[in-house]
Amino acid sequence: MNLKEFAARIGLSQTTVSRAMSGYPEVRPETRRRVLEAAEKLGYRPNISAQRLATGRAGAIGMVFQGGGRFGPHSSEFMGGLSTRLQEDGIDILVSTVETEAEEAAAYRRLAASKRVDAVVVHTPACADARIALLQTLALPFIVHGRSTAERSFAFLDIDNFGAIETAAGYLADLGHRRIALINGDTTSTYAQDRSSGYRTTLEARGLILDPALVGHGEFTDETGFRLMQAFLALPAPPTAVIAGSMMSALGAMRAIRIAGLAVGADVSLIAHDDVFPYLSPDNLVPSVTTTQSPIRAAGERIGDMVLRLLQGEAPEALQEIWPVDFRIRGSTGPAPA
Amino acid sequence: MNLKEFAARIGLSQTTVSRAMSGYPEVRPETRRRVLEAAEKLGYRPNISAQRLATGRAGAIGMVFQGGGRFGPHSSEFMGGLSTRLQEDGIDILVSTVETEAEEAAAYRRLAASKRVDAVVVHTPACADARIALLQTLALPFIVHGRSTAERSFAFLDIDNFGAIETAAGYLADLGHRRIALINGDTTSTYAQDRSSGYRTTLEARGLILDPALVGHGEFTDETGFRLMQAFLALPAPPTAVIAGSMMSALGAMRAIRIAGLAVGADVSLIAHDDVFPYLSPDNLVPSVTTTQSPIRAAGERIGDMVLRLLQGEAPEALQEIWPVDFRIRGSTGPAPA
DNA sequence: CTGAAAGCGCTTACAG
DNA sequence: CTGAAAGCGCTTACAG
Repeated sequence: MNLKEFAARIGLSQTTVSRAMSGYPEVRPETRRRVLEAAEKLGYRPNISAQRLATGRAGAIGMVFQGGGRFGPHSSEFMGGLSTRLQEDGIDILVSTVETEAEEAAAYRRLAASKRVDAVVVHTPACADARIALLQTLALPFIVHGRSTAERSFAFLDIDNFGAIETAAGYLADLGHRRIALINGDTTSTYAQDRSSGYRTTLEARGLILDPALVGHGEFTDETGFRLMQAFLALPAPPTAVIAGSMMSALGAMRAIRIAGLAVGADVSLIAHDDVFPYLSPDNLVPSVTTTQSPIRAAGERIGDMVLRLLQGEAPEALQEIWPVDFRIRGSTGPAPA
Repeated sequence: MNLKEFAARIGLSQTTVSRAMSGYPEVRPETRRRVLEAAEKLGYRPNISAQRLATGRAGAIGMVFQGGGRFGPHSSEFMGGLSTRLQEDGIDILVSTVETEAEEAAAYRRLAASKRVDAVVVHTPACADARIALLQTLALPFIVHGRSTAERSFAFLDIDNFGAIETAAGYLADLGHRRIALINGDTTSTYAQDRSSGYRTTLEARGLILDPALVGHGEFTDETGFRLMQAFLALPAPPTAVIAGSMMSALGAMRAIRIAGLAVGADVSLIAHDDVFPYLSPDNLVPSVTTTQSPIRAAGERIGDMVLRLLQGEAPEALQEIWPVDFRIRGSTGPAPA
């Protein structure tokens, strides 16, 4: 059933019905009630494509993921939060996957040109990320999950990656550890660089030597955690503590520690940064894992808020947040071995 | 730039331009080339909402996830595959999250009434799943990832869950195990019931006793795997082998085995069913884990194909597949202890 | 092979 | 507070 038919059926003009359904103020409350009830009873819903064409709004936002690799557990938690929030306002999320950076750029161009989405959410930015410049050129509104630098200001939400590692490394130093390893993410990402800075700054402040051999980079998989940790332990002077960039890396690192005949928490302390996954809790591991944590699902919800405000015309400069990170001490950390 | 403007710019009618861009046959090849080149150069793209309104097709398919709980690593791998395939044909994926079954039903009604999507993909069906009947009533085309029963036939893709457990349990029985535990998923799901059947059938065929205390159900988290395995090991006659329904459950079970002072693969054999996650490989665990495996990403791609065929008018009965499951013997299984 | 024009189902400025 | 009508940007039957 379309608007014409529905309006005729209840004896009102299309105009009035349209206004009543969209919550416009200039409709008599009683009229609105009557329209809404009839719509419910007769099962009338405005055709979304027609609405979009008429208003020029897409009613959807886009997210592009590069390869399967980047659409992992972090993405799904984030999307869960984002979707929950946007759902309330009837905004859809449109997901695309691409293989290369060039394809990602092409995807944004396509989304912008065909008016498929009103805004996009960009994630895992590099420093001076080219996507940001592109989206500004395309005039496609966007929010960055993470941080980057750009000539013009833009909206973003990030966690305090610097502070997270500063806290973790500081705590380990307080426990007497002098050789602290870091399992970091992809070098080009801002978050990995922020974590590196936090690591360096803290070690310097504590008068600890910065040994490049104690820093590794790679994907957040258990395999990478395992390999990097094995390499650390094979050093002439192995670390007595390690900071892992994710729970998956931490799982791999813990295995490497055990295989070397060492005990996590006694011989080697471990702190993981964790985005809080419902299916893998640091409390349940043995030993339980000390973490710096940040609820990525909540970040998704918050970015949903920010998108809505952006579309209502709020300035991107007003939409910038950095979230502090929680520190939870559990069983995987202890005094440095004598 | 819109069609009118673009057509005027290159001196052709809107009709011809539209046909050239959509690949209709009745356009002279040279004309088409000229149009396509000009569109590329001038950056013209048809407005997607207008196209959708004119054709009556939404150009999108929907997926609804219940709570964050069900939008986990399996979902993201699946979506990665689905999205890759649909992308090729310019079909978008629209993601919604809901909290309850009632809300999920409401979401389908909304998607159907507002013509937001051309089809939906339903996952994790129960036996005689109410969603199937609803979608048939709504006349909203759909494909089920998994299996269910319904009065009228429908399209689906499932893996051979019965066969997977039959293979795993049979292999363990061949190794001499007589007390084999099963960590299964949510009881109401068809896949969990199929796995139960495979388990029961195999044990009976081998003349092994079916001990209800050796079967546990729950979410596929490491915590559930850990708790269930601890309970199994606390039995007067604990199992010498266990089949875990997912890698996450397997991780938890392995921890419980180790904490009990037992060795995985020697004292207790373990087989996991695994959907093949790039970030957590059974080869990398210690010991490496014997699995029955099925590439959920490939299933996503295949369902993308099936959706496309469904929308082209193929009958649902012609779109039904059951995939066999691979069996990979690794280090976590061995002869039953004497 | 190409074009003029009706139609898809809404929203909204304008008039009352 | 309500309505008649133009317009959003496409597609496609019909005519040539």
